[in-house]
Amino acid sequence: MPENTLPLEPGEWEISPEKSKPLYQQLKDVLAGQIKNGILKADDRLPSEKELCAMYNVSRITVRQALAELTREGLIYRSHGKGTFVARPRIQQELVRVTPFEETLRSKGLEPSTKYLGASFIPADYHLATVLAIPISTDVMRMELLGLGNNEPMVYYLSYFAGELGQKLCDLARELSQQRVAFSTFDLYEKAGIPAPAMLTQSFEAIAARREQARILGVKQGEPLLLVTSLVYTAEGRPVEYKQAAYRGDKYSFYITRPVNQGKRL
Amino acid sequence: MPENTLPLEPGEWEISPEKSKPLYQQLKDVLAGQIKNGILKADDRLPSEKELCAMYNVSRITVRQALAELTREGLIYRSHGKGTFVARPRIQQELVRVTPFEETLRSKGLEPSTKYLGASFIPADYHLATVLAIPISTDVMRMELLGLGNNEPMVYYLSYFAGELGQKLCDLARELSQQRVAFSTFDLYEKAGIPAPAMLTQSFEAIAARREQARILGVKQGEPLLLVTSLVYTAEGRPVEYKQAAYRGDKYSFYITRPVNQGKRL
DNA sequence: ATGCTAGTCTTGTTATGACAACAAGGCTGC
DNA sequence: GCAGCCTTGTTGTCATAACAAGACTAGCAT
Repeated sequence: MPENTLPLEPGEWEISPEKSKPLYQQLKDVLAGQIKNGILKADDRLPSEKELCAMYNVSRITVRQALAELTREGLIYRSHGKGTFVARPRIQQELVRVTPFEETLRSKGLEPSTKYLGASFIPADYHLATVLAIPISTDVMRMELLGLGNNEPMVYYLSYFAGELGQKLCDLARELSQQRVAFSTFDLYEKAGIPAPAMLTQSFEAIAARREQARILGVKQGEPLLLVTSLVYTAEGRPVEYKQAAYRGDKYSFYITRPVNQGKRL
Repeated sequence: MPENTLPLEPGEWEISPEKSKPLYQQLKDVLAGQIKNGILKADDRLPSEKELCAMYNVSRITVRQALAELTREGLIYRSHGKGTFVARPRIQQELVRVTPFEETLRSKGLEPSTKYLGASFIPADYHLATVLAIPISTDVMRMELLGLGNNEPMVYYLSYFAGELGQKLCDLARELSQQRVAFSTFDLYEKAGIPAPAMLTQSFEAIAARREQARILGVKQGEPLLLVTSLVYTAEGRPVEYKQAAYRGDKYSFYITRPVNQGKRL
């Protein structure tokens, strides 16, 4: 009777231990692919864990690990005693996703690019030293970037890097800028071979453009700007970058997808 | 030689199967407690999985499930071949956390409250119908709220609810407002016994206050406002609420903690 | 001294098996 | 007819076991 369980024939998507990738990863990719391709549609019921075990000839632990990750990523939802179902397609992407600068612009048909404005070493003042967890007066790299869409200024970045990585990132930024490609500071980490940042805190404020900001962004003084202040951490929880980004209010909006944090007050 | 492994004597935190709560939950709570209380400090090494198994007399699966969740929540980080370590304390909280309205105000020493401005049923226009995934002209509940700090307007909420839950939430809001307590629409869900929302998408923009908004918030026209547009989903991915919140730029900033999404472009 | 290797620690992956808890439909006894 | 039980199917929890793979060290060979 429970024939809403579609068979999703294997064979094509045979998963095998020789592929070097973990089995649960392969299974996860297969299922994610079927969901993204519409073979499995919203609210469809997936095969039960036992069926998946048989179909792909893996153990239940493997199946559960794959399903757990898909659940965490919001592609499926599970219901104790009933089964596993495909979530509505709208929020498939990663569980937490912030649309990056380039993508936002491209989606609006604008050509993104990034301009290197300059960089220098400065001694950390009290505030910088506190947020970056370093001693006062330590040298930090201060870097200014300008993000453009169709060569029109969109956002002004002001970044501070702790430690010796500032120089490396700064050189890279200058280089990439000359190639007229768009990049963010996260791209720099990757290219510099630095362990990727894992966590960040951000605050969003609406401010009125001050004279200097207005000049750089090409707007009138007092125009609304979206000021995003970020603090970037490594996986170990060490702060590595403090960044302020001032977006033109009339041109840009910040977009984010995230799970609701149930009123877990501290 | 590896004596940085502190013993964290059990006995006090004996975990037992009779407690009804799952073992991995109990273990997770114990470890989280030790981290929060400073018994385990930043970058301390936790006992290995095998040691934890022996100490608490549970299987490795249980230990791994506890550690996996703690990792996901950002309290610890793991390194293949080396061990498990306590993350820096700054970002302990939930992995993704948005500081809620009341908390933000209280931290600034302001007394939060929420005022019910009104509500009515209106037929959904094209935009509303699209985002809420309902047919055009379906009735939706439109509710206006005002968030105040020390009785000064801070934020203007405009919410739209799909389906029949609008009336319930609206009645609740009117009631709570008379009790002069602060609440958010999420509190309403809980109190109304509606399955809690699981996911939301938000966009942040800086806008200039229009006349009506300026009047309600008590600011001059053209002043910068932080406009946060949210779309709230259930676990199944069904949209249930569309909300616009306009915050006074000079009084409020939005704060968020989240993992970095590695350039996983779609 | 340098470099390689073997051994031993760690976490990561996977299998097998069992029972608990929840959901839903069908059956039985009233 | 209907309440309550029982069976079946599902996901959730937990135990035991084995091997893989990264990290580190001590010791051996060059």
